[in-house]
Amino acid sequence: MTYANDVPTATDTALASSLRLAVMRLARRMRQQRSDSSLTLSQIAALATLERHGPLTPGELAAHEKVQPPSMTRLVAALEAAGLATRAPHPTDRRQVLVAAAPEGLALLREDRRRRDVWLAQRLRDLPPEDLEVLGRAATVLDRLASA
Amino acid sequence: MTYANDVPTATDTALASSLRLAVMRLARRMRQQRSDSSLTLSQIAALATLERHGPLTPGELAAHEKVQPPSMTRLVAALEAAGLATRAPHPTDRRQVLVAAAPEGLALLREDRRRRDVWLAQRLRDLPPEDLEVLGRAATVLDRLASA
DNA sequence: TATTGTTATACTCTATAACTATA
DNA sequence: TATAGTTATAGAGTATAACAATA
Repeated sequence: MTYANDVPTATDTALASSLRLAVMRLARRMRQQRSDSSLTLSQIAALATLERHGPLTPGELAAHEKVQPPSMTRLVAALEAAGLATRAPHPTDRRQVLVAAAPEGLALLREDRRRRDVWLAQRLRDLPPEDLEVLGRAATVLDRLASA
Repeated sequence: MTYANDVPTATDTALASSLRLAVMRLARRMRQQRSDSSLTLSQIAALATLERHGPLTPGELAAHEKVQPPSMTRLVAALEAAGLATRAPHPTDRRQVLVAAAPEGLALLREDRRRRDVWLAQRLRDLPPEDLEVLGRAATVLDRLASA
């Protein structure tokens, strides 16, 4: 066993530094790409959660997005006003509300993703095959790090 | 020549999607780590710029951080009030001001970085050597993507 | 007259506290 | 009495417009 020690090694720390800087820089760059979208980052995140989980109550949505319920009330109101989400009464508990992504919201979400993917894909185009192979394997590892 | 075509291939698009999601998720995760720091992200960014470039005028700093001059005025005022930056008259042009990182600001910046590196390094510790090797090579490629 | 920085003011996003309706 | 959601209000951050000082 050569890994899973108790303290990070010098190599781990050096790798952590360079990886952190690279990921943060790239993330910032990717975030700038959606500046011509009419959706805010919070709205995109909420819509994506609704797409993935189906209809949710404002409370569930707030918990998932790590914001307070009143903030989600306003966010959902904005999405509803823009025709991107719908609010429907809960079937059994009349205190609750079910928020769902509207078809227009899903379309906008897809468009937003497509635009970002195009930017990145065009840059990937200019990389040699061996770099693409590294990135393909790294994507899995990075995602595992994010869930750790 | 099997790369650098005019349009992204299907493979590039799929890689772009998974890489984008992984990088964004990890970046969000890393950003959450500094919640116990007293610095805001804008303040950290401004301090880091001052550390890298040396003393700058508010205008240069605003241009670099992509904020408007009045916003930088407020940001610098906050840094100065917290003892993290200093303002000095420009040697030749009395309209201008030179903002520099104070030793306390540099120390806080280093502390902030250390805390984030520790979080990531602890997670790297749990990865098998082959994954670490992939990440080491990926860090360079990711950084090149960010500057593209 | 042009440029640098600041002040005045407003807008967006999110928070906490108080309130209403329902269980 | 407890819970879900909303409304009222406040604070942080950044923007535009108007202003003061200097070149």
